[in-house]
Amino acid sequence: MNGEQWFAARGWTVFPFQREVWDAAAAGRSGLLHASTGAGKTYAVWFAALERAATVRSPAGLRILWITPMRALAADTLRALQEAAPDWQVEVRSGDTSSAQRARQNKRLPDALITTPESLTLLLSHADAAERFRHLQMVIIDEWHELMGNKRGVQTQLALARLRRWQPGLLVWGLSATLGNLECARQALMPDGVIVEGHVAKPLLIDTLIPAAPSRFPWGGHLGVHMLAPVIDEIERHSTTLVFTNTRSQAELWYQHLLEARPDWAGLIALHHGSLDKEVREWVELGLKQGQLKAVVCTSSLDLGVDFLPVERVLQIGSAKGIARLLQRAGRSGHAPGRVSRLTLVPTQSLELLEAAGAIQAVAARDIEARPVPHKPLDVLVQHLVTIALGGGFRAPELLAEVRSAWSYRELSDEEWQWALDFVARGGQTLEAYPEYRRVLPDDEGVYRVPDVALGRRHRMGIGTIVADASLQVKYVSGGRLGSVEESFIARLRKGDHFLFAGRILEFVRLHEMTAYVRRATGARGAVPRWQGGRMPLSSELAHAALAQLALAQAGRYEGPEMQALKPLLAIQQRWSSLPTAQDTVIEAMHSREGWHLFMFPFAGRSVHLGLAALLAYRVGRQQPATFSMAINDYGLELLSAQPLDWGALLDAGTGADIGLLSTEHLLEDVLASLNASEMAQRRFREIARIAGLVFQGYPGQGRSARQLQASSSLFFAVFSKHDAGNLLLTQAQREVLEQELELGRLRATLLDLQARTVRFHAIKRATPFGFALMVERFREKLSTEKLSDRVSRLVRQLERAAGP
DNA sequence: GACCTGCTGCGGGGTG
Repeated sequence: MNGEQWFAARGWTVFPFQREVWDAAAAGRSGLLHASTGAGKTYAVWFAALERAATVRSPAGLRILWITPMRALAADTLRALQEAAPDWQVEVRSGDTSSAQRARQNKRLPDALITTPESLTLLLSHADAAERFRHLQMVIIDEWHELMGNKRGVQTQLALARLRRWQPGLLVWGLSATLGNLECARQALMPDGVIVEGHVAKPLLIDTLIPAAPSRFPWGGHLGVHMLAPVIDEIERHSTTLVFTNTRSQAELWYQHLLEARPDWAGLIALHHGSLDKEVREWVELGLKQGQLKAVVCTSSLDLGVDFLPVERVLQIGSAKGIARLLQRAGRSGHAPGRVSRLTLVPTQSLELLEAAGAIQAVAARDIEARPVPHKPLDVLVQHLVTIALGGGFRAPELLAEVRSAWSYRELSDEEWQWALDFVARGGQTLEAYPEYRRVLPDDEGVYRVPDVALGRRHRMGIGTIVADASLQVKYVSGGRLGSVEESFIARLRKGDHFLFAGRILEFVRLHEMTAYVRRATGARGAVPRWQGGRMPLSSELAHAALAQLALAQAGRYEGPEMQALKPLLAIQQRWSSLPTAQDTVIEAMHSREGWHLFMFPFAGRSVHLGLAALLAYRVGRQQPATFSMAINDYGLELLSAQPLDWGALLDAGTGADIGLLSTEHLLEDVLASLNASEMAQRRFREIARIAGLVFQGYPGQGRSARQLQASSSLFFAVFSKHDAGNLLLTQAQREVLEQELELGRLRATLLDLQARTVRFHAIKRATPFGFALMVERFREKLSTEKLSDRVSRLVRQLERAAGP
């Protein structure tokens, strides 16, 4: 039965995009299919693959490979594929696969295999890999938008390059949500192919929960519990609601507040985030699927994965940070053809009303972020070289050509290749003396292989690019796992202290072998664990949309309930200062007991503001002695100095006093000089060292402590910096800091924008609504800076110990 | 009109 017939048999409509996929595949073309969820993408490519596989003359072994970014998705996909082709042997291969099935698959792979990028790479590390993939006809990469922008995507590219070389006629199809750079998404996956648009009209409704008394709404802060009452109302009115928060501790607090306000909801609401134990999470997921839960408070942990049909409503507490994320989350509700996706933004402070208004506009305009593809990361390449040396071995010139056929490495130079090869063969310039870093060696015929079984086993256990921070397990004294928290949090607790975790108040009992033992407690909530997570900046798309709303407000147009609610606040801002827009740079200078303040609101996201604040401080400091403390958020920055400074003159080119503070000349050198870029690079290097296989994470079940891991990567960093300055992994760490943490390209664009804007200078008497949040932020930053220096000195002590006699 | 912020994803191999 082909797709057309199968759809007809169930009375389903065949959409034009499905036919487009079948026709393209029948003509031997690869492609990328992008569509909103619930549009029938899975069946479209699956039937294309079945037809393709049926053309093989002597079908044997694996013919279709299905790559998914999440194990949890594999089970659902398996069900769908089996339903559409009951006579096909389809299986899953992932970390969850039982050892019995694993052994069977190692003898003979099924007709079709659903797997993760990591498990696929592991398959490629077997000596007979080429033979086992010999009959492969088609590869499907599901949720490609999730992979393309990170190193897991690069790992996938390398695996595909390998498969393509063994099977030049291989068809590759990617499935993706809509993004700002579709053509790039396609290129990263296949040298040549079509883009198919799977448009199925899917109603989407986004609105905002407006605070009852907008004039008393806080100007700063991010937790948003003052919105508790209206949020409870919303949950009450719908069958099942997902409540997204931006951080795990925020999720814990919201869950607790909801339960305190509505004790009758015990058992009906639940909590879900990445640090909770797998079993706990699976229980919540099942409850959602079966419609037994009224609400789940969660983080991005529920962005992807299994479809929860009963979810009617999505709430987003705090900034969504980007349009793509917003759409992804909205799509978690009304997840069936014809049903409406419904998302409500819950602002936690006043300026998030502005962001909400912008977000709604940007969604309507489909102004969706691009996901940049990483450019030749050498840590991933180094890992790949060892994998392939295990997987049957390689000859250097052949593998070089294959690697260059992967999009991310198309510009890999001969020198870089030679360096990577030398690094795995010899351990590079500094590690030559250690046999465990001579990981691949050429035999008499010039074929590079892994010389030692133990090295091979160790490598296989480190395959993958996800580097998680080492953490402590949390368990009840009576048994039963709850999840994990970071070492540094537990280190601050004393016996008997209470803390809030996994939705419960717990008493810390003792620490033993990387496990924190706890028991249930009552009474005071105590501390909430904080995890060292990413710090996502506001996307340019969303920032521009917010600025556009300000421009409208400046012209007296307040459209929509968000801007109406914000009107009184913007009026104060205009009275005391003025509104920042895409035409006007607002600069506020203030003198207080603390010193001389500068406020500036470029609306370029927190990472750019960090670079900009440091740059301004550095460039001013070159002119006249001054020291600064600074604060940043997604909307702007504050510089505070003890000495008086005439910021109006310093920044205004019109007065002739401009000293090039906003110049893009010598940008790189100035940024490097102004920030502690080397410490940032050292942090980055931790991840790189693990991926490149320098630091062994330990055997399963016996994890090593964060300290051990951190100390050994720091040691490598120190040794390379001192004795092997040409080490390209160090260069990569610096590049990743500049590109990803400081977003240098975006900083440059922001400087050019600022140069083109008119400066509106205001001497103010007290912090304006826009400036207020920054002052609040500075108090927090001060705290974290102290903690940072603690961390640094601890690190130094460890290094000394590690390097000691 | 001085705060409760910081995401997610994966992963062994061989034999009885």
